Amino acid sequence: MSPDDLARLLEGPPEAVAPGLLGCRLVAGGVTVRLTEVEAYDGTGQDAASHAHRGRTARNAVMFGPPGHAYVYFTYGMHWCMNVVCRPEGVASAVLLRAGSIVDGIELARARRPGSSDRDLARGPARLTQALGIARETNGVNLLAPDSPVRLLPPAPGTAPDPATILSGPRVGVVAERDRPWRFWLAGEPSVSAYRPHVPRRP
DNA sequence: AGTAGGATAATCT
DNA sequence: GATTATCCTACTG
Repeated sequence: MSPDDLARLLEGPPEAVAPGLLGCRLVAGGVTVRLTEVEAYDGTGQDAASHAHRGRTARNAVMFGPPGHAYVYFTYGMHWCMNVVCRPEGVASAVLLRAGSIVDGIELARARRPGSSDRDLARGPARLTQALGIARETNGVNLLAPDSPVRLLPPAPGTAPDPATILSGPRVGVVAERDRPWRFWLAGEPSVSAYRPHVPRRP
C-alpha cells in the first residue's frame, strides 16, 4: 500500500476504511505503533453509536472535515481517544483506533505508562493515546502531511496483514447499535483488547 | 480468571 | 443533571 493508496482508502465509508487501517503505522511522540484493532463509526442519522449521529457540534466538528485528519475526544473525565476521519469533506464518519503493538520507541512508551506490561502499553484506545502522548492538541491535525507531529503511514514493507487474519465483531462499550459488527482486529495479536459489553454506572 | 466499583470532567439534554 | 467509543484496583473463587 502506497501513501496515495492510503489517502484514497480514507475517502471511503468507515466499515471499508477500518479493516484497511489494520497493519498501518501511527507515529507520534517518538513512538510508532502497528494498528491491531479499530472500530468504524458512521455519520449523522446513519449510526446511533456515532458522536456525529445527531449532527454537528463543537466537539465532533472534525468528523465533518476532510479525511485523514485526527478526531481526538476526552471521555470519562480522564481519557483521550483518537479517530481517523474518513469519507469526503462534509460527510461525517471516522475510525476509532483501539489498539496497537509498539514497533519503535518502546522506552518512551514505557515512560508514559509506568507499571504497564509491554503488551498492555497500547492495548485499548485510551492506553494507545497515552503511550504516544496524544491529547487535545492533536485534534484536527492532518495525519497524512509529512510535517505533521502525528502521522499515519501504510504498513512497513512485509508487515501488511494476511486478510484471512482480519476478524470482526460488535463494538466495545457501546450501548446503541449493539449488533453492528464494526470492530475489526487481527487474530492472534496479543495487543488486541478484550471485548466488554456496555455496562451503565449505577448511583 | 473474572467481576465489581471508583475515579473524574467535558459534553449534551 | 445524566451520560460517557475507559482504565485501574481490589476482591472472590
